[in-house]
Amino acid sequence: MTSQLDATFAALADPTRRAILAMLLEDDMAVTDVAEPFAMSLAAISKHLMVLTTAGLITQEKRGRVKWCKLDPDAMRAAAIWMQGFGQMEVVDFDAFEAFLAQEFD
Amino acid sequence: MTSQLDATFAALADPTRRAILAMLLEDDMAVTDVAEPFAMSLAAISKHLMVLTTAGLITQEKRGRVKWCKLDPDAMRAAAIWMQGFGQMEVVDFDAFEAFLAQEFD
DNA sequence: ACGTTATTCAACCAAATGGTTGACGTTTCG
DNA sequence: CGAAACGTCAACCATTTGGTTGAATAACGT
Repeated sequence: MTSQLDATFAALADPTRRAILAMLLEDDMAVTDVAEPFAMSLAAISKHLMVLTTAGLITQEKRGRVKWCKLDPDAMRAAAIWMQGFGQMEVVDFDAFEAFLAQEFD
Repeated sequence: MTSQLDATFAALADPTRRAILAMLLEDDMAVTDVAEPFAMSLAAISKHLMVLTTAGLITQEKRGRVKWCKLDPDAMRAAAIWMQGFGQMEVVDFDAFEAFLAQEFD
């Protein structure tokens, strides 16, 4: 019964998981490579990746013996949309916003 | 040692707490009134409010025997700024953005 | 002064979380 | 084939979390 939003925010509440997301922002990565910078077991990282996956923040695809981890923007967007209700941010139509910014410099 | 961001996201991960925040969006409220719609003890709600307070999502001010709860936008903004790095949203200059929207309808 | 209202505190409990280690299945490579 | 690399599983452990109840504290209203 735990909602998607519960899972997403809970996943974001851990600094290791946020660091992993930041790494995946650079590039897709294999599990072993994700684990490398952290001072904890591979199994622990594997669990973190499972949490991120069930939260919908990443997807994992196995190719050969390597499992590739990739950012999935959907869950974070959903969380953003919820937060949007509090007026702290806007989920932006980038085309429109960039047009606006361009206009400012005319 | 848990960072502010940890606390904020963890606080947002609970549906009761998110519901409380939504209620406080309407208006400031006393603890008892916050608790009223929920099927749980006042003490439980009191704990949730403590979590929200230490997360920086609300402030509480005691006047007389009533403790008033009030939304505090700062923590949510910090979380939003972190999420912003993932390109799902923008923390918006509302005045500018509204001006832009108004312009569209000229 | 007394009862009532508002809120927290303390002790307790079950379940979830974040970590460990060691064994286990797969896939690749020599 | 046999060994190494990749990753998960299972069992275990300590701590945190989200809830309960009952007692305690503080401020009002009559």
